[in-house]
Amino acid sequence: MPPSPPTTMQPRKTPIQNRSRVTVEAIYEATIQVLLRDGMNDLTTTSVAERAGVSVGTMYQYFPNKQALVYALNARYLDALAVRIEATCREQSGAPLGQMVEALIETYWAAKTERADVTRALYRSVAELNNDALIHAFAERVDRATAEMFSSARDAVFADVPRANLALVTVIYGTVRNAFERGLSTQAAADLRQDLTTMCRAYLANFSV
Amino acid sequence: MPPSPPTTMQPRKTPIQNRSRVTVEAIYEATIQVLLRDGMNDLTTTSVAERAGVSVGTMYQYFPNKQALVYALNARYLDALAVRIEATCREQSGAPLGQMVEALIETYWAAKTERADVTRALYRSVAELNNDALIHAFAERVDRATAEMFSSARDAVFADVPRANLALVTVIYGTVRNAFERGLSTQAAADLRQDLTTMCRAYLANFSV
DNA sequence: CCAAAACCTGAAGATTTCCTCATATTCTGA
DNA sequence: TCAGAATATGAGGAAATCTTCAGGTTTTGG
Repeated sequence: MPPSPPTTMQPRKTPIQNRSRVTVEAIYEATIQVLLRDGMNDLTTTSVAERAGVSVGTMYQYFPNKQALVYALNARYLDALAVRIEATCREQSGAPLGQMVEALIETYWAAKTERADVTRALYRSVAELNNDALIHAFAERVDRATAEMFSSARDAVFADVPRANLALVTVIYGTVRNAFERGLSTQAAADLRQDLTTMCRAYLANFSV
Repeated sequence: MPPSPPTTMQPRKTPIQNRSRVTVEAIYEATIQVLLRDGMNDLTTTSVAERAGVSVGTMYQYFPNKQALVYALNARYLDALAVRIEATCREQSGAPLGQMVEALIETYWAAKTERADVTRALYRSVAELNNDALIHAFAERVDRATAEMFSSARDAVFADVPRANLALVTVIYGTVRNAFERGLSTQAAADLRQDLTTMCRAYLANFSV
């Protein structure tokens, strides 16, 4: 294990021509596959390049080092997730509170479950990365979206929007992740999801008009 | 990075004399400290041995490899956590439901927060380990304890204990972890904790007698 | 058509790390 | 006391990985 260099997470060069865009895309895809197959520990620059069908040199033209590669992959994933959450929030704008909660749970749950193996692999891959900034930026972004959505509810009025928002998103995201890590059966997962909804709605009853 | 060998997680030898027990203890402590200082990535067998004041050879007499060391450390941590949860469950046996929930949240929250840096370091250290079995054993153990506690509540009757139990523990553990990862301010954390309690109680109202 | 820019290649250098083993020291129990 | 068990040592072998760079190929734009 080589020592962790003063890691630069910034991409090295941005693709300009089309073939390089394809290359970079292939590298991302290969990274996921290697992560799934070997795990972060055995993910080597060589194995990724090989799987992507390019040479290591090419990889290093776009990513300054191995960690930056995984970092970028996670940034992508979080961005896609944020986009989905934001879309849900827009759709639910002005809806009743209960429906909002249900929609939010649905979106988050689906995003994590659809490709459970990828989700799990990514969770593991970032553990040793300096991704606090990434996580915080993501949290701020989606918190803003959900807070705005809740504010727009036609059947509620909040004394302290940020507080209620934090409570809801923390409980929802935390529960989904925990449920996911437990590897629940389909039935148990469905029950849990319903109970989670129940809980959130019970909490929200405090604010209904 | 050497390839991941068919890792044996089992300890190699059990200390018999007192000096070796002290040695093993020192190794555990050193592992935590190196984990805090350098992170899992830069944790080397040499650095741990050095910090512990023993030679690498000694370390390898008790742990077959590096991963087994970290694995054992986590097993220890989980055991300590389970013991605390079980104690709380015993104490609350026969109490009112609301009090049980509060006590459980208190215990779990405290355990995770008391030494936040250690908790975080351990979370990160296991990410790449094959610790599913460990996690499942832990979950089963504490789930049994809490389920029994809830069953004993004097002011409630459950149609489906396992289901209610799963909902509660998943929400509580998940929320605490998520809150913890967000690095909330003291005030925000206190608010959240209260809201979490509120939610759980609202959910439990369905079962009160 | 052609010069310049963009892109790709991959062998090899520079480092590091894990773990063993032969040997030395300390402890225990009779 | 003392033989055997338990424990400790630490230099070095064996193995792998990351990353570079000099040079070749493809594309672009005028």
